[in-house]
Amino acid sequence: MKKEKVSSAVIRRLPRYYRHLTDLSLAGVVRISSNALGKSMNLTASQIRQDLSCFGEFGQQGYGYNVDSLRGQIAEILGMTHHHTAVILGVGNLGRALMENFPFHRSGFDLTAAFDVAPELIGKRISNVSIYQVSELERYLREHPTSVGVLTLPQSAAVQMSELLVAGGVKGIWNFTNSELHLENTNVIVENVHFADSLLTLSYLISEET
Amino acid sequence: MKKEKVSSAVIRRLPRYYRHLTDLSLAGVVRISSNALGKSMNLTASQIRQDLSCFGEFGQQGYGYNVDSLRGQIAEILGMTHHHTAVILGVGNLGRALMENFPFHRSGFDLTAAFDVAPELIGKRISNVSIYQVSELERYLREHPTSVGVLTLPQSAAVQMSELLVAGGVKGIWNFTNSELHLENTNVIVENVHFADSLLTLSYLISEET
DNA sequence: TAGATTGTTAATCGATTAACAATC
DNA sequence: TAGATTGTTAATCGATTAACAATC
Repeated sequence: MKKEKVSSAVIRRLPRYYRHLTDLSLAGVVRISSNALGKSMNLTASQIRQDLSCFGEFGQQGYGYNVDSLRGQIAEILGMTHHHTAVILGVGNLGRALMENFPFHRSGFDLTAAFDVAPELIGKRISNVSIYQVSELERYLREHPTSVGVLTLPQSAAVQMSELLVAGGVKGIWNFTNSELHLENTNVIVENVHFADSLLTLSYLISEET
Repeated sequence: MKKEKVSSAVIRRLPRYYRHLTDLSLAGVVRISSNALGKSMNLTASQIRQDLSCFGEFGQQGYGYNVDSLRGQIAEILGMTHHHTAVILGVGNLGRALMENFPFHRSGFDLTAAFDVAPELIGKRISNVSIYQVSELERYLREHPTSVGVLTLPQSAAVQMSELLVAGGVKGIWNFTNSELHLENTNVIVENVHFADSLLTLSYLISEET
């Protein structure tokens, strides 16, 4: 039975399911039970079955789940087949790291352009993606509807750029800056990657047990 | 009253408290009530008071919390005053991005060294941190006890390097690779930064509402 | 068929919210 | 003093776990 509103706890687990199923698939595993999957992911079988039941019925009694098929269904649920597009704002080290090393297409995204202010970068291509002047952003978004803007620029420019992205019609912002973006009165989704929060959590956990 | 075991939900909120309190402090705010803080962070006042009560009593009836003092206490709780040290493994784009742009010291960490395999990098310094051959890692850790190893290297090397780090006595691993590290029989903490999980969550959220 | 394993309903557990006496 | 706001106890809500009939 499909649920109305899926809880954020479940949503956050979906990419993990996808990742594990991909590994299993690559390892040649054809079928898996909720019990076995749970063991390898440190979840209970119950929880896995509950989670999946939010979206439909993907298993078969007495058999379990077909790895490739379940993986495909989760890809579908995650919107990986929607041909989302993304642009990067800020081609510093982090922006370049993502352009060169992060496989956007594996998450179903097409990285279509990058923007920066540094004149020496404009016109260059990294991993087959062109870098444009930030002043071109508005026009670009008008001409190329874009799903997601990736913010890998100095914190000082974050808010201003996020407004341009929202005005340009993006659906989501992948925010690597430290700013908390408050996009009131829009339904643009912000997903934050706060490195410092992550490191501080680690700091807590290693400090605790003495 | 201090709690025995603090839930992970609470722990994950601590860095956010710290971040917001830092912003408030920089903005010159001297005192704040749980109610006001809750409003600005999108939490209930109750939750904030509950969270803080896990660690002690930091407020004052009728007044609220002193911003700087609370910020300091949370820094203490997070272990930011423990003079933790970190080394980076892998000076590719991401490793370099962290070295050049991520302020480790602001999270209470001292980044003491970096390691790579590329001969042309060895001996160089980035942001005042020296790059050594990976073969030196074992000896380095013996001579310089280190709190955390940062994995910013190709996935293929992740497991092997994590074992060296564990053998070298680190307390935590900040893992930027896609591998799921299973460090059984150790009490080394792994904190994962899975870019793809984050982007896929965003993908789900922007795909949903149509 | 018998054994395995699902999807789902019910029970439990934990986390968030509400309420309020204590007190600055 | 009166008003504000805490820390904490109790109530509620939601998420995880357990149980089991259905069925491949």
